[in-house]
Amino acid sequence: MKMSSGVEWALHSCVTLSQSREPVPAARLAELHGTPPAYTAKQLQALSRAGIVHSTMGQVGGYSLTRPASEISALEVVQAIDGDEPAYRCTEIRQRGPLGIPAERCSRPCAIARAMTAAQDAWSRALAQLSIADLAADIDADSDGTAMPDIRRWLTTTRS
Amino acid sequence: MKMSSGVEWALHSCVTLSQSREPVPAARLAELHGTPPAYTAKQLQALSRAGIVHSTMGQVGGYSLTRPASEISALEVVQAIDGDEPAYRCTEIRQRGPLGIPAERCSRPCAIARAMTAAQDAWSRALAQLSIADLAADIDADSDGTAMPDIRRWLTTTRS
DNA sequence: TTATCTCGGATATTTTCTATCCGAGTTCAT
DNA sequence: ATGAACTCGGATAGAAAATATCCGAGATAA
Repeated sequence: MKMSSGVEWALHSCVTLSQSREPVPAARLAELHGTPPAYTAKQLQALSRAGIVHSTMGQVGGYSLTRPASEISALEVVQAIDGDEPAYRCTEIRQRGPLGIPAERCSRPCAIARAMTAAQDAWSRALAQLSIADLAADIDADSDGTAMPDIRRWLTTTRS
Repeated sequence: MKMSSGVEWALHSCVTLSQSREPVPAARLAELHGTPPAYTAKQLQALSRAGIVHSTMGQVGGYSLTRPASEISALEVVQAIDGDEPAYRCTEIRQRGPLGIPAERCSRPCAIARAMTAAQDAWSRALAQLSIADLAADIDADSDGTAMPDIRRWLTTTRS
């Protein structure tokens, strides 16, 4: 059970985008984060499809958040990249084999599936109550308040 | 982020083993559950390596639980099959790129990694407080108390 | 002692994820 | 108005992992 590596890049990209009102090209985000440019672009396309970022075409185009960072949860970003289907998929073993239970008597999900769903719900809740703005604030605090200003400065001044 | 399909078979196998004091061959478990025999055996080998089941060789051999089912958590079984490494792996993006932070100033994990670890901990806790005995009881209750007696009967009487 | 049954690790096949490239569309400068 | 440059978007190769399988090593019972 492992998560796509693109999730890490997408979360960092969202934090970075929260520091810019201007659109930021995918190539610029890849340069800032030291990630493969073409593949990073692909993750941003997934965020666009999920309605988390908005893409602007043309010479001064790029990506920007569609909402305030405080209203975008970490869970949304993870699901946009990694998919929203649960990690555990019940194949209804209880209905198979010599002791198989007829489907008509299987109104509730299997007890094992219920346990897995409960665990995944706990995981989802932990990520749902955390916003991109929270992450940005935490990252900034870790660097004694220099990280976010540095990003803002780099985005506005540096020219590739 | 998806879990190995073998997890489902392993959990059902443990529930079944909790109903038998005699060793049960892998082929028998596969027949009962309607799963691929060879691949099912592989999952049981993983459980054996993790110390959850004990294998007995020879003509009347098979697998049996090493401990009472009430002392085996669902988390142990999941980790035995799916691995115990966390789903999210931080590649230290903060140290890369033009604004990379020197490693010496990265004593704490990245804020994003901390959030992911917290979510995974919530998931783990939910599975750790659930035992194989609990699952067996829930499955039995779903069937109005017929499922576990049926399994015990099938294991002792039926002959392939 | 022999034959039969068990597990265990090493071996193909399929699927998924990772990474990349080139075309469609839009904006800005001329 | 025109052209040029820069952007995103989906379709295309390559790599890694999971899935599924087989046959040999070992132990028990007859």
